[in-house]
Amino acid sequence: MPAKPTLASVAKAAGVSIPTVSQVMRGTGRISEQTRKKVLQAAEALHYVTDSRAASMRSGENREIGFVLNQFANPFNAEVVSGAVELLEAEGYLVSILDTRDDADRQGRQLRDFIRNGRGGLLWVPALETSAQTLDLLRTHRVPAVTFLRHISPDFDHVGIRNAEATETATNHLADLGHRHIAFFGGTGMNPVRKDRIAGYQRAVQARSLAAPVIWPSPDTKRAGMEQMLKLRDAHPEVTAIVCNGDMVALGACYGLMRAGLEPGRDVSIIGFDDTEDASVAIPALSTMAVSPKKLGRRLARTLLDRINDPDMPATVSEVSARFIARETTGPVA
Amino acid sequence: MPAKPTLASVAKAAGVSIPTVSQVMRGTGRISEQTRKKVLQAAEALHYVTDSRAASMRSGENREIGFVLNQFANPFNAEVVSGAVELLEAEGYLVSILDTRDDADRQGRQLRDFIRNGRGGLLWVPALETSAQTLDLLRTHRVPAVTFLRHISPDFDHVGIRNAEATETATNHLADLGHRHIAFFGGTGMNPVRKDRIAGYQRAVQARSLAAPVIWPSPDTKRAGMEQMLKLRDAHPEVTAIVCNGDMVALGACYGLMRAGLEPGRDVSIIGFDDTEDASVAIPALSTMAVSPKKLGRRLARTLLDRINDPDMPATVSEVSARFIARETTGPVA
DNA sequence: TTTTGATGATGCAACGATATATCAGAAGCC
DNA sequence: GGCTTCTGATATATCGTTGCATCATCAAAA
Repeated sequence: MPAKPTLASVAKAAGVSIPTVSQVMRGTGRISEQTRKKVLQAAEALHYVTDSRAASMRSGENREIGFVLNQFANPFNAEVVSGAVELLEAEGYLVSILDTRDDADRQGRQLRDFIRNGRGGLLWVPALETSAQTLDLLRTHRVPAVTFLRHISPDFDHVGIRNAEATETATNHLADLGHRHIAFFGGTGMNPVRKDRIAGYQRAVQARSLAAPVIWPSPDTKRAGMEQMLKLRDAHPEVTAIVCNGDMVALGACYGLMRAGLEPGRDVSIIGFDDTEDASVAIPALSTMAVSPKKLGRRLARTLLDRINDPDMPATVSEVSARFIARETTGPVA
Repeated sequence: MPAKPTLASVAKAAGVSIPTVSQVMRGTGRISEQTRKKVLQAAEALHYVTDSRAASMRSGENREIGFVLNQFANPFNAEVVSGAVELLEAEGYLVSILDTRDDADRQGRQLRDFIRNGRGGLLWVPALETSAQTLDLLRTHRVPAVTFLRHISPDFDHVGIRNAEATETATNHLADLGHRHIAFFGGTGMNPVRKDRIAGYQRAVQARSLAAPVIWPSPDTKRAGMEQMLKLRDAHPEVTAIVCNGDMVALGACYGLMRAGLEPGRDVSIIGFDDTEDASVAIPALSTMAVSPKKLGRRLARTLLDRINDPDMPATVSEVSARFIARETTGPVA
């Protein structure tokens, strides 16, 4: 078996020096057509690929970026990733995904390892209790980083959603349909995203003089949404409309209502958030607040590329609006 | 701003030599408690983290492994990943995920970059048209690799599912309920997995002398499943039971039936594959062939660790059986 | 007093690439 | 011929670690 191919072995096979091979592989410097061919042939024959650990160590560049997610299985995230990857791969980057499961400790370990490996850039949804130490680490090592969704530090570029505006729109829409008892459902803890969404909801409740806010927490999964909805029904039977923190929990809520013999959209109106594929396919189809995840992904990618290009420009923040999509789970109050 | 911390800067700060710091950081060699503390303090103060590019280059070891998926958003995959990650993180590995979207070219580029970066190991669901060149690359560079689900080469360890056995069980179960017109629904092309599943289905059809096999392709998503189901109904109204290639396509099939005014489990029986969370939460809840994805993930991880530990042992193959879970989408023939 | 052995720390080379400077030879110009 | 200029290739130093061999010190043994 042949040993692992290196610049040295290719150089020997082609009868030239190591720097020459290096230049040919990267297409830099002045190389005659003749030796170029010789080198490429030798490289091909030996299955040579550059060891980018060595390359990036010497050159200080690394075309490998990480996308750190709080919830891997989330279909919304998946589409954002695919939008970002599309653009970054076109620029020659390798994008790999890490899953923190919203555990700040795990995230800390992962980001430390990430830096250890000298990665070139970072897109991330910061875990809920992200420590100051983790932020420090990223700063000291000058990792080009863009936060997504959760804006936790002014030192990093950020791409997010106008959350308060979105839930305000949703709540107003329900009020327009005649609902007076509107609840906010889903999410746990007081992360910035949920806080903003609740704020927008409360703003609309106040502006329209609706019944006192009902805020009911639930993990953002279908199963949990279903279970919590049954409890919410018991505690607040007067509620006729619900603004949800995400599509998954909204779909779970629909299942809960159906299991309780109610029909979403007729007995109780529900609005989700994210417009995942599930929302449009489900029965009943879910009304929801939509942002284009592909577009968000591309914006993330561009922001990161700009940052890599010019590490010293001041941090930017960009936010996109969500728009309401009416489907089958919203209707006039009974 | 301080420069990027290195062994050298820590050594200087602590007033010791570079190798000493290295030994302290790794806990090897003989170091006095006194200097140990000095070094750790200095490292802490400077936010030092090992550059594992340099480390792995020198030592030849790399505790970073890649999990290459054909479909990132798939919840079944997500659970497998989480099972594998659990075990690998406990061993100090960093697991990052790559998404090929079943595109062999993209997979080729990703794996080349993967090798460039000198990763320590690979778990992967090979893309459908995986090229011989890609396999060669992995072999030449001696990457410890375990294939998952799709067994495409005897040179690599493999962990998979007894697919033929599973669909045979499913089909027999439907036959026991009195169904005689049973279709196989979902998947496209003739990848090894689908081939095996169809084979098991056909074996049961033949053994039980059922009506001629009906095999209907569909991409494995809810939306496509819904659309294709409507077409299948038109083409084969006699079909009363369906064995599906996956839960997503099965749930889509349910939605299609419901949109057509039929009730899954009463008018038409449906069996999914994978037992994802969606299957158990959906309404109606999906009967399905279950494998424990967490367990599969752990088995993958262990297989890879064994391989890393002993690169020269012959390749192993291990397969797990699926078991039938009855829920609401299966019932006696009308 | 010299020898031996353990302890704790260091010096040096090497991993595989890139950046920079240098160099041989051909060509161009007066 | 002597001088510069350009082309195509090479020599050397370096990135941040780790493996291995060495070395200084001091206590215990000969």
